[in-house]
Amino acid sequence: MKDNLVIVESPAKARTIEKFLGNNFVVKSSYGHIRDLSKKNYGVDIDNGYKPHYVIPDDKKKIVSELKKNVKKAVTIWLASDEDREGEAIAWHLYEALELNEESTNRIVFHEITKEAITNAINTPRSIDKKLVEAQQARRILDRLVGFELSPVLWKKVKQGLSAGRVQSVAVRLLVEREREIIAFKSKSSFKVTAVFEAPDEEGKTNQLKAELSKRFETQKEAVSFIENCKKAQFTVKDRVTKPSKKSPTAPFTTSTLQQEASRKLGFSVSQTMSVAQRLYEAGKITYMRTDSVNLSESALKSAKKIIESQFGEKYLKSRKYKTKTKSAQEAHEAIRPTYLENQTIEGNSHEKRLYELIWKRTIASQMSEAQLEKTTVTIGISTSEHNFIATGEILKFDGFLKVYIESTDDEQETAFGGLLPPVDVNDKLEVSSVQATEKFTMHPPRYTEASLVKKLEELGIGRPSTYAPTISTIQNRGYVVKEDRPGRPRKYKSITLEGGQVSQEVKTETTGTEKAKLFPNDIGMLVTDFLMKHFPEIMDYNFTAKVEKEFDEIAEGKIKWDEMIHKFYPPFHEKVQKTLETSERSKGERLLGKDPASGKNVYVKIGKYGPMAQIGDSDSEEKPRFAALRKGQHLETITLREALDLFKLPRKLGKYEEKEVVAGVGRFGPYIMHDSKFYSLRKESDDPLTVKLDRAIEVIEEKRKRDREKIIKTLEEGDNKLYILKGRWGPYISYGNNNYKVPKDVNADELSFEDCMKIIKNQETKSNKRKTTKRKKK
DNA sequence: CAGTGAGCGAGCTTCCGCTTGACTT
Repeated sequence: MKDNLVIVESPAKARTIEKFLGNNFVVKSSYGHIRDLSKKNYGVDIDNGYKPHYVIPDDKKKIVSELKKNVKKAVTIWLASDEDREGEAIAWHLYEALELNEESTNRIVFHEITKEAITNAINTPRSIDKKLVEAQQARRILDRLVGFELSPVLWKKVKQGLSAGRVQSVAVRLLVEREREIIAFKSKSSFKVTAVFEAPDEEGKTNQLKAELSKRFETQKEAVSFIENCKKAQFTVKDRVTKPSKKSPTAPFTTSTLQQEASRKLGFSVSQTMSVAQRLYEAGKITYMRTDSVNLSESALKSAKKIIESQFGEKYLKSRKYKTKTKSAQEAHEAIRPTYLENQTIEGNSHEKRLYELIWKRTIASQMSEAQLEKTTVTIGISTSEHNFIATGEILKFDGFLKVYIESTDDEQETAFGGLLPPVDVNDKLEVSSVQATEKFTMHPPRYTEASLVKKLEELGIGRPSTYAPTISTIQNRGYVVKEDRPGRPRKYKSITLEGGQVSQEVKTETTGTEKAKLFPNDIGMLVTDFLMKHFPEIMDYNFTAKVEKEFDEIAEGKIKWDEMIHKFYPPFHEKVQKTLETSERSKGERLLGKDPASGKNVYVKIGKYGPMAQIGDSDSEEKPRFAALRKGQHLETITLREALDLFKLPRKLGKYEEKEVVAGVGRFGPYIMHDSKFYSLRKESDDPLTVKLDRAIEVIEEKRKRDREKIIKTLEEGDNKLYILKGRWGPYISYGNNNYKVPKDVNADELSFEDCMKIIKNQETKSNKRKTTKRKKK
């Protein structure tokens, strides 16, 4: 007999707790929310007190009917969704949708999945907190009203298919503002001076001592004159100070910090981290991965203690409890940690192993003692200058938690320990072996990575652990933002060296501005941000979420009514929407750059049907204007007349090869060479289609032909039917007609016959048909 | 898969937060 039905949110959680409960319990999962606002008419009856209209989405119908069956069989229902606003709402929706009654329903909560916590929860049931449910309802309705009123404004005034919302629009705003800071940034240069001294020790052995001048020079002249003065200078140790310092471990992982560290240490994207973590969670290897809590359960603390003591010794142990710094945290779960800390490694693919080990180390380190450091600073006076050289060294007296874990930072500066300094004393005279002044440039603020954007959003209290990854996908899918690498540019810098009594000057080259997997706002993202900032500044305000969150809390506490809160917000907001629809112009980001010297016509840039473009001539004139698409990295707001005119020089005829015209141009996929109606990609970094010569174009054509020849493993023919077996990026594949088919892994591509290939093709054809139909459904 | 950019109109898009599939390239 199973009289008791427990409903939780996640099936993995259901499996685990079923084990803790007796035979008299069956545990099922709701797979998150089971009802949502209808999409018709906002799903909200605005004229009737904002009454929500809830429906069960198609993909949840099966789950709900399954749960209903289980309800019928049970005597008592236990609603065990998370103890936060969303969890309480899930419990209430279950109560409503499953038509439960109060006598047979209990609401229970637990924060950690242990037998003790669950038994304890079963012993202290309560009823559903209606106020908290109403706070969630207000949150849901507000987001719906904002999203479904603003997005159509963008469809009419900017471009179809765009979207706006409380979270995504602010995320884009952050990126747009940072990009503009970078565009406006003016780099300043100064001269950093370093010196290498020779310090003899007691045994007469010389040690090198590296030091940096306390002053940076603004001009080359000052730097040169300083170095010239060093020629005859005497260098004396003026001071030596040694100070102890400490370094403490950071808190165990939350969703956001896991995403940041996995990005920095393992190079994972935010969504990659989440899907690997999901697999670890489902396999029972880690605790829940969508959490804002830094708390560890008592049992985890105990086993961490045991492991640290036995592996590293008692002096490495320091039990700690961490408190969240995030104001918006709801802490329905534990921090992310290994389920069984005694497993330092796990079975799995390399991604799973690496992420697991990262989580293990971070968790263990959080319960370890501080590292003890000792920082030594030596000040070296110069007889010919008022400035000093400063040498710093840091040594580790006791490694503590650093034995297992070193947290990384976003700063790209060198922060390595300087090591031990040679034993020099005050008044020692030092021999200088070299002095060097190097020109350094100030850096613009860094562009956001996916993970650093998540960090910023979390700081602002915008978005939740379950939405960070989807939000980042949304803003990329809408075309507001792209994630990409951009090559750096060479930059010249000056260097002045004193060595062997000789001063020499050099100009060297370094690469600067290389970007890897960074988020870049597109013109459409900038345009939409400007539009929303102009007409809906309160929604775009970085404090908007914090402000409404406070009101949601007040609803939960019973201080204000949910519908009154919505009513304070909606009418003025709706009025602005109406006014914007009626009065604002269509926003194209148009800018007049000047006149085309060849024709005397106006040159514009604006957003066209296919994206940002330049235009020569007016749309309403008799002669049709000419158009050219902007290139990657060019912005409507920064492109110059000259750069815009250059765009019209393409496609360019380079000459003839094999009696056919060779043309250079830029297309959707970057710069290309066209010859005999075939396309050949130019290398983005080194080939410029504006200047590329015929010789180089022929080289590109021949290289591609050679690659294509090497690509063919086999050609097979039967009658008029011809197919090729080719070498591809992901292994061998069959090219037949206009389609490609993958050769299965267990098959040797060299030995395939025509019939074998046709079988593979047929097999995959049926598969891909299925796929097409499901895809269409989704659309 | 790389040329497009007139104008009209039908029908469509869209939010945030809970969850996991079912997909491959």
